[in-house]
Order: sequence, then structure tokens, then C-alpha cells
Amino acid sequence: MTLLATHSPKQHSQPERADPSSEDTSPEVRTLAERVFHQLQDAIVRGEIAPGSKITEPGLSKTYGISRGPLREAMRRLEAHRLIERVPHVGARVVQLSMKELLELFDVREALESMAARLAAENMTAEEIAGLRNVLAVHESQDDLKRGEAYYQREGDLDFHYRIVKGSHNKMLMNLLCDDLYYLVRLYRTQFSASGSRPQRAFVEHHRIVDAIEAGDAELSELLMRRHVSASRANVADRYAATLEQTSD
Amino acid sequence: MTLLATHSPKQHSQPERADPSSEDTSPEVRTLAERVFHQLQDAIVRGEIAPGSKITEPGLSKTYGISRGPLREAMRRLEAHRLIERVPHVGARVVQLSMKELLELFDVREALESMAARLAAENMTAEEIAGLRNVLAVHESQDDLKRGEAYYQREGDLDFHYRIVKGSHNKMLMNLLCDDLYYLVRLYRTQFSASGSRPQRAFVEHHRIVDAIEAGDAELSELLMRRHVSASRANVADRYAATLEQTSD
DNA sequence: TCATATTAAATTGTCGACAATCAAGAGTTG
DNA sequence: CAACTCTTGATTGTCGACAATTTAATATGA
Repeated sequence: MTLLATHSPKQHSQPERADPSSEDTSPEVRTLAERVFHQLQDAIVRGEIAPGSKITEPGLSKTYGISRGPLREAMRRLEAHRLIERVPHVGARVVQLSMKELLELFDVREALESMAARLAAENMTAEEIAGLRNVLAVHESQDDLKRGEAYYQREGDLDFHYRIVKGSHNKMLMNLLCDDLYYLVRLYRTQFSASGSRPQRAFVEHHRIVDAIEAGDAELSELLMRRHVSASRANVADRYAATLEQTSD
Repeated sequence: MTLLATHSPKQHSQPERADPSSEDTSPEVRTLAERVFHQLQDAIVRGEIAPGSKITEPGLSKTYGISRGPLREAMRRLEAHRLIERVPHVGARVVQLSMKELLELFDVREALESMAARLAAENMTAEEIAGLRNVLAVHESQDDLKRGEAYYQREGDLDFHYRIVKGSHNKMLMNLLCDDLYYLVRLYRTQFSASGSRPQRAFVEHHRIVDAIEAGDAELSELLMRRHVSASRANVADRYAATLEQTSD
């Protein structure tokens, strides 16, 4: 019958984030809790809900037109994904990554993604490698056009890392990185309005990583990915230090 | 095959927490959902609820004497921690790790724990190192007594790894390992009734790791921990292969 | 007998209401 | 004027009931 939606025609009294461009007909959102979870996840990651802002259950309940039951379940999932922080009997607020936590995130990424690259070199299929090269080609063309600023270091970069993690053929690794950490990475990029720097250097590094994976050199792939993430981390740390000194100007 | 049948029927009212032996008076179990989450987490990890068995909401609701509201929130958390698997409109069942997934878990541990050891060598305080050495001393005495079988490779081993992860002073790493993966490790140990082998060898490895950490040698600590976890993985794989051949006996 | 369709039971998803708890503001008092 | 208490408002936690879906069991027909 009526799968979902049309339950009640979204009476948005506060049409703040009533964004119809969002995809309600996602792969498997057969339940309200699932749907609102993805909606909130998107809204948070895109910065539509301010970081650090308190989110209240009646408020969201009104906004999304559902009752508090499934909403609370969605919030519990968001909490598990570290996108919101809850305090019993007090409330929940969107996470606000500090620089310390961001650097911690990079350390975890360095550990996991280098392992992913190693496994990818061992397990990636020819088709997957071809797809990976195709991603690089797209980046290259875009790099010519827009001097590699906007798209490249945002979703495009994540696409590259996505495919390598997927190429590891390790489900647990995929879940950890793709379902948890990468959303935090996106959140950080909106919070710090991080228009990634060093695009050309990262681009070269990406190419070398793919070369190593294609050659089946597990150790080299691991090493290059480790350096790649580590360099990215150092870059972020440097830019942040520069920002701190710039404040007194 | 039907080991570990039913869980304790605690048919109590709501007044007290009832079970004094359990850690119901933990730091922050101020809500029913929190409490039943920890109770279920323990029950699953200890094998009191059979792996692969289907758990039904009305059943658990009766067993723990709470309504389905907080119960569902607890189950959502269990799902996020990968202890149960849910299918919309169908139900939930306790996870049953396959050997493939178990080896995946070891790969993730190798990546994360080697990073943790590296950071621990850089950040661990003198008191933390002293505590770590004390753990080793306890293991040694127990090793003399019981020939290192039961306790050592179970909770004791995890205690060792716990402290190193904690010594990394990286909250995200701590959450990932201590809150998620280590519960899966415990679950595996009950599911496969894995009375850990190679105790003396692991014991020596533990000592060398602590030595490296105390010396502040980050690279060596990382390398030794990586080898340690990798050897543990290989041991599990070998034992499993042996079990397969033994089935024809 | 096997396959298919229908029905029935049980379970999951969702909602609205009530109780418990916290945060803030008004009011009092030294 | 400051500090403390009390009250009030709002939010969170919990419950029971109803609707929707799945699963099984039964009935029906070729």
C-alpha cells in the first residue's frame, strides 16, 4: 500500500529545514525512524543545524511531523554515530569538534585507512581498480577547471577514500569508516569551513596510492596511505596554528 | 549445540534495582534504557542469550519488566554496537560471528591497537605505566598458579589492552576499541569457547610492549603491538583450521 | 500430493498521554 | 544588593494502546 510518507502532510510550522530536495525515497527507509535518522544525519553534516546547538525533542517532532517515539530512536542512533551528544534528563546537542578531537580523528583515520589500503592492494578486483582510476580522471578534469578547490577536497576526496575502503573487502572496516568516521569528517569540513588546501599535492599522492594498489604492493600502499593521511593532518594543524596567530591582527 | 539457553528471569517490580551483584549502580545508569542496555550487553557477551537466537520485544519486555519504549532504544544502541542485527518489520537476533568476520575484527584491532601503542609510548604517564606493570605482575602470579589458561587470556588480557588504549589519551580511539570492539572480542571468546592458547608467548610479548612504551619508543611499541595482534590472529586461524580437520574424528 | 491463496496470530512500528526531572524566574529575607 | 528558596514552565523518561506488517498455519483447488 502506501509505503511511507503521506502519513501526515508535514505541517511545517517552522519551515527552516523543510528541504524537499532531500531524498525521501532512499534505498531502505521503510520506517519513520530510519527516515528521520538519515534526514537528521544529512542536516547535521551539511551544517543546516548549527554545531553545538541544542536540539529538543518536541521541536524536531514538530519539524519532521512525527511523534517522539521514532524520533528518540533516531537520536539514539545519531548519538552512537557521535553526531549528537546526549545528557540524561537534560537534552541533546549537535557535536562541535574541537581541534584536539579533530586531530584524534586523523590519527584513527591514519590507522584504519592505511590498513584499508593494504587490504585493498591484496583484494581489490580489476573492475574496482578501474573505477578508482576513473575517479582520479574526473578529479583531474575538475582540477583543470576550477583549480582544484571546491569539489575536489570535499565529496570527491571522500569518494576516493570510499572506494579504497570498499576495496579492502573488510565489512567491519567499511562500517567503521564509511558509516561513522566519514560523516564526522564531513561535519568537520562544514564546521571549520575547510576548503581543503594542497590539492595538487594530494592529487599526486592519490595517483601513487592507486599505482601501488594496482601493482599489488600491499606494504607500499599502506605506507603511502599512512603518509597521505598524516600529511593531511599536519596541514590541518598548521592552518589552524596560522589561524590562531591571525586573530591578533 | 544449544548451549546457554535462557537468561535469568528477573520478574521484579520497578522499585529497586534488584540485583546487587550486578553493577546496576554504575556511574550513569539514571534511566531504564541505559540500565537494560547494559544488562543486555552483559547477557549477550556472556553468552546468556544464545548467539543467533531471535530476541523479541515483548519477551524482553516481560523479562526485564519494562515497557517497549526504553527497550527499543536500548536495542538501537545494541545494534549500533554490532551486538544484535535488526531487520525492519521482522525482528532482531544476537550476532553470530563467522570466522571471516572474526578475522576482519583482528585486522581492525591490529590497525587501531598498534596506533594506540604508538600514542601510548608518547603520552602515557608514569602512574599509568606503573599500573600496566602491575597488571603484568598479576598475570605472572596467576600464570604460575593455573598454568595460564582460564583468566589470563580472557578478561586479564583485555585489561592489559584496555590500559594501553587508555594510555593513548585519544578519546576517539578509546571509544572505538573499548566501547565497541572489545565487547565483540568478548562475544567471540564465549561463542567459540576460545580458551586462549599460547599464553606464555603472549605474556612475553606483553612484557616487551610495556618495555618499549616505558622507553618512549613509539615506533617499536607500534611494531610490537602489531605483531602481537597479528600473531594472535594467526593462532586463531590455525586453531580453526585444525578444528575443521578434527571434525571427521 | 503439491502448490497457491486466504486467514489468523504474533510481532513490530507509531502515537498520545502521564509522570519524573531539570532549568529558569519570581519572590523573600538577611 | 546579594543570596537563597520556592514555584513554575518546559523537557525528558516511561507507559499502554492502536495500526501496520510479517510469518505461520490453514484451507482450497488442480
